[in-house]
Amino acid sequence: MRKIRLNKEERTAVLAELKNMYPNAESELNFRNPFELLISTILAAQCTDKRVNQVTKPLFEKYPTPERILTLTEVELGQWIKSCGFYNMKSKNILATCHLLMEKHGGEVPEEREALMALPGVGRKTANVVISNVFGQDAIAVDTHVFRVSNRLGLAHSDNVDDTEQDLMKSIPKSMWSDAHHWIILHGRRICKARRPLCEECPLTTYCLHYKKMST
DNA sequence: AACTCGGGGCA
DNA sequence: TGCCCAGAGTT
Repeated sequence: MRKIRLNKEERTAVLAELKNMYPNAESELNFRNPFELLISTILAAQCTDKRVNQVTKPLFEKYPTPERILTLTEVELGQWIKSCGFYNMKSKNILATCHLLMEKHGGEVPEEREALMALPGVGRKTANVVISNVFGQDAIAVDTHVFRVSNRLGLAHSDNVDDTEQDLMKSIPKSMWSDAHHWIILHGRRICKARRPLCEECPLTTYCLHYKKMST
């Protein structure tokens, strides 16, 4: 049976410190509505969010809705999103998703996990991002940052994404799920990086299993 | 479980 | 040059 390494008080302290470190996490989310978040998150597969933001900003200026996106051909949309990588596949998926939104969901982004995952290019992680960030439902999106950071810090204790999500839902108060997700992602981007984490800048090393391993 | 899609940033 | 990035779909 898995056991989360940090006790409740330690977890509370870690979350408080993360909140202190990333007070503007909410405003750093570069989207204005569920549709923009959905498309941005599809684009984010194996691509940094910085580049996604660079691409989506001008794209949504001209094509802010599914019906507007659908005026583009697959090749045209592919050129818009080229720098995000996998652009042939993503262009096809986004157009198919927009088509489904228009046909089955009245041009809106559905709130149900099943309906979201039925959209081309939307898997479990993307669906969780939309559910937790836009609709405030019960989900924590475990992407590569969340997986790595939460297990290093001891908010989770697992070697796979599914169990990590379960751990996080147990170890973080529900009211903080959405915020904690953003804090952890920002921490993973800026400090707790995969390859060369900036542990000397991190105030959480006393809790961190990775730091303990590195320093012994 | 392994493989494919992929351009761009960074060391 | 080589490694890596808010993954998903297919076999």
